[in-house]
Amino acid sequence: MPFRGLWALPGGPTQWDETLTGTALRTLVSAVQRAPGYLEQLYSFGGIERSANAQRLVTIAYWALYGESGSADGQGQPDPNVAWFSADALPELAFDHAEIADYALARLRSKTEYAAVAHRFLGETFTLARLRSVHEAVRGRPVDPANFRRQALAQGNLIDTGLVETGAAHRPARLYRFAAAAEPPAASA
Amino acid sequence: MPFRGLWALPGGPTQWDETLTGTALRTLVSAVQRAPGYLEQLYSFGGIERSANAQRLVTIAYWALYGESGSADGQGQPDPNVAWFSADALPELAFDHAEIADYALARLRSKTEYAAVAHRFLGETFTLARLRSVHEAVRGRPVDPANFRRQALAQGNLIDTGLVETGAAHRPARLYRFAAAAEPPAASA
DNA sequence: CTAATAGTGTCTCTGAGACACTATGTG
DNA sequence: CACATAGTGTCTCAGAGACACTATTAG
Repeated sequence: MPFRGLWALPGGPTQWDETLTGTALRTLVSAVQRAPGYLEQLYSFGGIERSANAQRLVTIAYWALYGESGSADGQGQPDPNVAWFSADALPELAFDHAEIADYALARLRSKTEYAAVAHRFLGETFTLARLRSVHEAVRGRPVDPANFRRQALAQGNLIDTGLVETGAAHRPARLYRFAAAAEPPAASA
Repeated sequence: MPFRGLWALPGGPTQWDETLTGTALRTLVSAVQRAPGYLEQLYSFGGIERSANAQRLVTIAYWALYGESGSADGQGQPDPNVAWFSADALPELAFDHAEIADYALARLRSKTEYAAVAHRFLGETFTLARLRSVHEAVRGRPVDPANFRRQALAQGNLIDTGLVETGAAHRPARLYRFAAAAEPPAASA
């Protein structure tokens, strides 16, 4: 067992009456104890070096986004076999999971419709500054607040809730919601 | 057999010592009797309605591009069970293959790095007018020749062969080759 | 008041596209 | 020569980004 003791991505075998997305969601929720804000198929890995003992192993990888935890988060006891890591400081991963993680990060950065999913890192409502910080984290560089504001609002899918976020030592910021947009055509995966 | 007599996309089961790309390439070449100019994983389909008789069926779909045939094309006898169809006039397809075909076409149209693969519809050398016609076919609308020329050459991956294509009743056009570009990181599929 | 961020106005620069123009082949 | 397409020059317009400026809160 060359990978004994290493961290691995959550996952598991699909079942005969379960869609691929269903398997991804089930195994992910089982590990995290919380539903993701976004889930999308990433890529299928089936290199022959993955398969030991003459048994073929194909992994259909998904990637997910988690927003900020609401009030009720880890209501159960934390599982010591589950942990979060920063993409900047991943530990050594078992199997070819490091490659899968790299691929997922590249996909997130290059996603054209990125603006449509970034808000899923946040809660239900958020300020433009919070949304901008998500973009800055993903893109890895500062973003001009003025230009970001115009661009984000011009997309037409941010709804002003009328509420503001007070408490900070400066002018309060408006809180926005994301308008439900048309999902991509599912593709019955 | 509800799909008896319908056309289907080429494909087949993967083998235990074969990569996914290998399976795609093998089954495709077996049907077409010719190697594609481009091959890329498309999406994995695993809806439960695909699986009959309590046997689970997951399809990992690939899409490919074929260039204009060189001198030696169908040197064998044409297989009556293999045919090409225009995407505008597909016959009814078996299983969920129509959905897969739609997905492939959408992917081709939306591919950001589209400029990097369009030339694979053509032969080794080609004029800018030929390359432009590929773009026009995919995008479904005419493209300004002057602007296309500048944009295509600005990508920096077209190499002027120094040759020209004569014979037409107008000024001869230069022939270009596509410079070998860095492949995406393979992802050991 | 000051500090700090929210939010607005506006300039510049770049790339896409429209389109007039010149170049060079065949018939 | 006429004609058709190759190939060049250049204008306009829209969007990205830089950055100065005003607005509004906490302390």
